[in-house]
Amino acid sequence: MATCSLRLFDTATGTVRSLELRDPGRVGMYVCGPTVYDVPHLGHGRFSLVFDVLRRYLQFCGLQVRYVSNITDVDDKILDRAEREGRAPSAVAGEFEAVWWRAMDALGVGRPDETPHATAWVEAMVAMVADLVGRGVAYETDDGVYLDVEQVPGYGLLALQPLDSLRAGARVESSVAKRSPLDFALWKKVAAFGAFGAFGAGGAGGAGGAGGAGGAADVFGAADAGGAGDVAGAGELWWPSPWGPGRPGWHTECVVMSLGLLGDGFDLHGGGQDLRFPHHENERAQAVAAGRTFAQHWAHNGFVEVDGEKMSKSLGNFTSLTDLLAQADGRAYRLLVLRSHYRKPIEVNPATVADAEEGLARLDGIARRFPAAAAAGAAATTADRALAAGADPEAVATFRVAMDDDLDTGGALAGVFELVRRANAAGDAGQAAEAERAATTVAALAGALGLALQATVDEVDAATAALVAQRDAARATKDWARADAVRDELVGRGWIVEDGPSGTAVRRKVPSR
RNA sequence: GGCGGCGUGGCCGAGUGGUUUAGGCAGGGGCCUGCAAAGCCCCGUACCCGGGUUCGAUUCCCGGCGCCGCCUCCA
Repeated sequence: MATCSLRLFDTATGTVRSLELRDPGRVGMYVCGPTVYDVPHLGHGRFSLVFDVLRRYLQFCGLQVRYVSNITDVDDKILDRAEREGRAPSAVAGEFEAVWWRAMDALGVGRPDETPHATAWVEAMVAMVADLVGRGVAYETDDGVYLDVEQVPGYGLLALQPLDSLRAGARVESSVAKRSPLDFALWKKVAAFGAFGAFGAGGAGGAGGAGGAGGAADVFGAADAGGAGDVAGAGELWWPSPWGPGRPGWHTECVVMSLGLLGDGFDLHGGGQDLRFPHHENERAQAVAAGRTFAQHWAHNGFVEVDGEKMSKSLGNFTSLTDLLAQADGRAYRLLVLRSHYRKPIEVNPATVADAEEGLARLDGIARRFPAAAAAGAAATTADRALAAGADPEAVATFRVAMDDDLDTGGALAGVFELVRRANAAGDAGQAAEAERAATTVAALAGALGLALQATVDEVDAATAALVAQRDAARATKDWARADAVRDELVGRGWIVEDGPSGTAVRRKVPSR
């Protein structure tokens, strides 16, 4: 029976509590995805990994998970970039969405079940905003439609501060005619409305979400002002609405899409710590103001800290996920992220990444030494299957205890490494059955964390293969001097040389670097 | 100004009111190996500072210091 005994920190209550499911056995989770206006940075990588692991673990426990994560493809930053580079917003969004998925693939992050694009949901957003206006909790101004947060009960829940306190801390008051500095835009009117043809947009709205990359391209109603891209018209993006042409505010999309795809009272809403306030607070406020039941549980992951100045100059800047993935195995970053608790800040720099790569190599050693067991374990995506495949019940239980405790991946990982030791030790002692069992468990548990062990035989070029053959020949005749010389040559070329019963084997010093 | 988080051995990082410890990486010793590599065995004795609670605190409470973040549509 698929029981979920996971306890997770809930930002809304500030406590670690059991994840209560709306429908037993099924989990609906919504995680705020990226605004595709630039390449992803390390923080994007972290939240993607954290929630990917949560999703995998829930599945490991036997639950059926519906994972929704959006792509924000209409946003000031996208428009700014489009304007600056003189191209269509859809081109900017399309480019960076593609980059996003490539990075996700490299990290081994599974694709969401649904990937709603904001531009495909504008009609539904307009409907919600209209509903809020109708209820008297939202009001129109010269430049848009705002939510009156004073009227939302419990505003400040996720900020962990009462409304008064937030109001007091609010910074520079904008010139806009907002009733409160905390009120936020549900709808933004397009100011410099340059194109006067028929409304080009017409949201493709509706349910279903046009999941998948690039699906958003044709719904853009880019109203490029004719002629030179002078005023604010170039690259503008707008849709019709009762308040005139405009575009939705950021917070609106996530409310509409999460409720639209997962329904009222869905189980879990997640994202980075910085989304807690104001983004999630404002999503919640809208839902509450609209009389809807929103997420039952809120999860937020901590930040990535990079020893900025010092590091970027001397050792290479890792703030871009793309850069990191160009230099290191995506699995190493996953391991690095999993080593610490998801709510704590993590330090990412060349040293910690290298450290993780070494740890990864140790894990991969299991796949090299016990390929059959590793394959069997990897194929088991649930605890039940892992046990059926011969995994150690006790180790699996220990793993689950750690994971159930607010996703203590660090503790869970410690258990996995302990199993690595046991597998190798048993192997050394000739206890094949015990070794296989431990190895199977390692692969299954690592797999539950999204770490696919690789026995990868790196591609060996002809020259290297020739050197390996020379070493084997030299060793066969006990020509140690010659054998050592060849090894030095191989090492010099970046290979790790290991002599085994079947001869010399080589693998790359640092995986995929 | 308001709020939140963090400060653990060389590094990264779990965890806990006290008997025996996370784990990884690096390092030292040993086994294995022609020599290595990989693997195995053994080793460091840490918990920001000052108070308090307690028989006893790294772990609880208070204060301080330091670092980070949020209060601006930043994961």
